[in-house]
Amino acid sequence: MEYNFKEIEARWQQRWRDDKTYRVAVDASRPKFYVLDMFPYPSGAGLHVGHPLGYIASDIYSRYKRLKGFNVLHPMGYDAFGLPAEQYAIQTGQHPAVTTEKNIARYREQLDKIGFSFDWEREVRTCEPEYYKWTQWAFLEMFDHWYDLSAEHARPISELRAHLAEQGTEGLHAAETQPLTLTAAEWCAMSEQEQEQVLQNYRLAFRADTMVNWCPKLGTVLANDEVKDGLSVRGGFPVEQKRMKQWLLRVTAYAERMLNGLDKLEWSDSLKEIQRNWIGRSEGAQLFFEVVGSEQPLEIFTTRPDTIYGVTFMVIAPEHEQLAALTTPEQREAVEQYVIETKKRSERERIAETKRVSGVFTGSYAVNPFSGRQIPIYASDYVLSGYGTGAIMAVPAHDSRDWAFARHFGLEIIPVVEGGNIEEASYDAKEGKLINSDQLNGLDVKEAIRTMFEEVEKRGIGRRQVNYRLRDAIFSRQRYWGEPFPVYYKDEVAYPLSKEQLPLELPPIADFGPTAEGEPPLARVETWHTAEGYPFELSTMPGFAGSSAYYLRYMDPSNREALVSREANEYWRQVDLYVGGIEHATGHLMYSRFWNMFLYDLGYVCEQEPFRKLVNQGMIQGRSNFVYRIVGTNKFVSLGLKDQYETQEIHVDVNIVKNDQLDTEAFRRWMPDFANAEFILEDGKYICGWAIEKMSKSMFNVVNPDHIVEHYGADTLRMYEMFLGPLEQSKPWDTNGIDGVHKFLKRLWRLFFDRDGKFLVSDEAATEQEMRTLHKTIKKVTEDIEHFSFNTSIAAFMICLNELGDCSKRAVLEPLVVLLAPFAPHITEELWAQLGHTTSVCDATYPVAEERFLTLSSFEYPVSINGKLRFKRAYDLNLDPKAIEADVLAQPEALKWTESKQPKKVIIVKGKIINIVI
RNA sequence: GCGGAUAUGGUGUAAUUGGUAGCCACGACAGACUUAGGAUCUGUUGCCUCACGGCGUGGGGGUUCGAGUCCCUUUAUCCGCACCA
Repeated sequence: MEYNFKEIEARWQQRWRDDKTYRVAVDASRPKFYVLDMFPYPSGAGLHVGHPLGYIASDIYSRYKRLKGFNVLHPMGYDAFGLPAEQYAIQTGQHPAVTTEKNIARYREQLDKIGFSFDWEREVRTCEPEYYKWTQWAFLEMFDHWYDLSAEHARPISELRAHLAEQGTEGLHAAETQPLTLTAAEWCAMSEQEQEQVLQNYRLAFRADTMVNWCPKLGTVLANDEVKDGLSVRGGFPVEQKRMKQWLLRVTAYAERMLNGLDKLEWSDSLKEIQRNWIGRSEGAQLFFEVVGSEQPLEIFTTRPDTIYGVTFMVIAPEHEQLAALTTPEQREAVEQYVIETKKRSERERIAETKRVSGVFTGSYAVNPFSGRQIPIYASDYVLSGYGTGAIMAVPAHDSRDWAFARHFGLEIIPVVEGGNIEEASYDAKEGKLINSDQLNGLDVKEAIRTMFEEVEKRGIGRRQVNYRLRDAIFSRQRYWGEPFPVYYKDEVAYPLSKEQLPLELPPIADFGPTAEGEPPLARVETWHTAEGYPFELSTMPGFAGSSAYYLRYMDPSNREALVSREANEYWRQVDLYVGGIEHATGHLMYSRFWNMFLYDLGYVCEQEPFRKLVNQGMIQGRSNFVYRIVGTNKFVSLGLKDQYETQEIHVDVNIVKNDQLDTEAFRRWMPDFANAEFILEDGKYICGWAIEKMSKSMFNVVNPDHIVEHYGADTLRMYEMFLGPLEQSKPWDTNGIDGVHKFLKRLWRLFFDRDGKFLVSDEAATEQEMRTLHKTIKKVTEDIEHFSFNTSIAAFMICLNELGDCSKRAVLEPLVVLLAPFAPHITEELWAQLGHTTSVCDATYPVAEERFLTLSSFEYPVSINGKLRFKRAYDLNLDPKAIEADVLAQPEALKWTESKQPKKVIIVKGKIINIVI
């Protein structure tokens, strides 16, 4: 009987469905474990072999944990709102809901074939009203809260109102859009509309007139993480800066907590570093410089207050509020000209021309508060309006940009830190002794910074200040296929719907493009207003809205009263293992942490961080194949001979190539043009060239997992994807080599059944050597799973089979089947049943490696070599202690015995003792 | 420019974390069984050398009895941020 994977896999997948094998429920008697995959966006292209990589890894871990006795939550769902479905709808008129539904069905079909242990009863889809009700609910909560920086906690808006009514902004330390000073009397005198304006300055979900990334091609605004190099991440269309009124989430309120929280997470260092950079915390000082002939001082931010004696000019951003006031009549024309020019330059041009120095003198002078010198104030676009105060003190001797600016405009450069050669370049390093700096002279840079912080505060000309690079997240998209905002407008003021009115459902629509006036598609819906006729918001929420709390919904997916019940949340708590791509580092993974911390503040969830451990699987690239056509003919020449001809390289479908050898018949059938193709072979074969490229249709290198499952079975696909290399590493897909793991499964099958289908497993006792092999494998595989090193655990299985030979003993095979079950669930279910078990292998007991089969004899020699004691670890020294002793004694000059240390092992290289180990 | 990661046979990779580099596979070569093989099984396979032996973990240097592993330096590739004061 041959290993018939097709029949076995179909039968067990049906059994799992019928028996609801993977259904989970809260069970306080067992420890929980939550394993989560980043849910997919169901695109029209379906899954390629790269997509399941992470799912397979997490599935192996889930099954492993279940075998270890954990109650494992392992759900799956779909991130179903999004741009591609809508773009497709604009082109074809097909409703996104229809295409999304179709794509989901296809995804499900593909996923089911691979044998995942998902509990599909917990499936969520972000585009369903029952789900997005809770996205809208969270938005309303954010709208109704502000962030108290003193308490480091979100608080209800009602408490803010009370505070403002009692003492104005006095004593208020809140996350805010702009600094605001109000007395209680002023607050109380305000109209409702004016008060709402003030509150918008504090709400965690708020509306503001800000510079946004506007993508004309997509017809919507984008968040910072959705833009790269001045182009939209989706589609790669140009993005411009535009001032617009938008909804935003005040994620900056949580910057400090998100930064500190990273330390406690088991995430890769590189991922944490990306988030740290994105948050971009920098500690410095906010300083005021008096302006000659003006009441209003210029406020700047600097991280290098130690260099204050080296300040020889000031620079403000072209968008700076004070620019007009600082500009003297003589300079007016030049300044206005410069501002116009700057505006014309797109974001892309600015990025491309970072080396270009430009700027204009305002005509005004500031006073250096320490040296008392008068210094000119310039405007230049190398100072950003959005960071710090939009104004800087320039220290050309110690900042490369200031240096370039000073050189360009012939400004003075005064070195204040020893080191470098300021004739050639600025000296930016934060080390060295201070010079030319009065009382700071002789101090080290770090000491000088500290001294200056104190000095600045003492003199009352500034204060310590922490700045973040992180921006508040723009939360509205001028699109149709997203969550509607549960708000309506009355006299331009936004009012929230009540929670009882949720969900506010997305209305049906037929035309998905923007209106002629450039308004979002929802503007076409005549009924898009409240019962009283107040219009609803026309934009919808962005893609990250629905994915920010989906992991919480899985805990309690059908709850109609709450996002997640307290009981379910306190049991499942947080995701223990999250597997997904690193591309979400500054998007989803930031927003989810923000969202979760907010819900934590409000007491809805019991863990501050959503994802305890996170593993980033690498990307699977494509491996393209080429054929070489002799120019002007229909003759194709094999790789090794192509240099003898003038050839043209043509992509060929990788599915008709095996081990780089072309199936010439299939090639003739592949495309009409090649029907009469002739081949020049080498050794009777046609060998193709290859290259690593992105997996895409146009390169004919897309490998569909369905085909692999068809040819080799799901178990082989699963094992091969893991065998390909370390999970975190990006690598090209290469079907060459899949035979290796397939052969492994066939050999395993062969231990159970001979060719005629006779069951071979005996109850004979295993030998010492067989037990050693088994237990060594158990230990290795278990350790490797714990470390997510699945490629090496599969190697361990292969070694095990090599060592076992034709051992068909129950005592060895039974534990081995359980050990292998997470990797190859179908074949192991079958073999487990064949061994006489009536329950699923999922509920078997995980084998334990017994020490007695692992250790070899240990020795205890206290020894020193060359006068030094060496204590290292080594294993598997299968030598007779007596022989070692003799060896040691043969080198008395090198060895000195002590009684305090008790080494265990001796390392012998080429007959000489190299080290003794404890 | 700043930050992070990677570099080992023809290929994917492994190496007990400082202890005989190349495990496990793929590919290749040889053989067995076969009408046949893209099936199965066995053997060989880092490089140079007939051999003895020598050389080998991107390059150069260092620490060490001993380095793929630690330190310094350099090169290449990938990723993140980027006029962030």
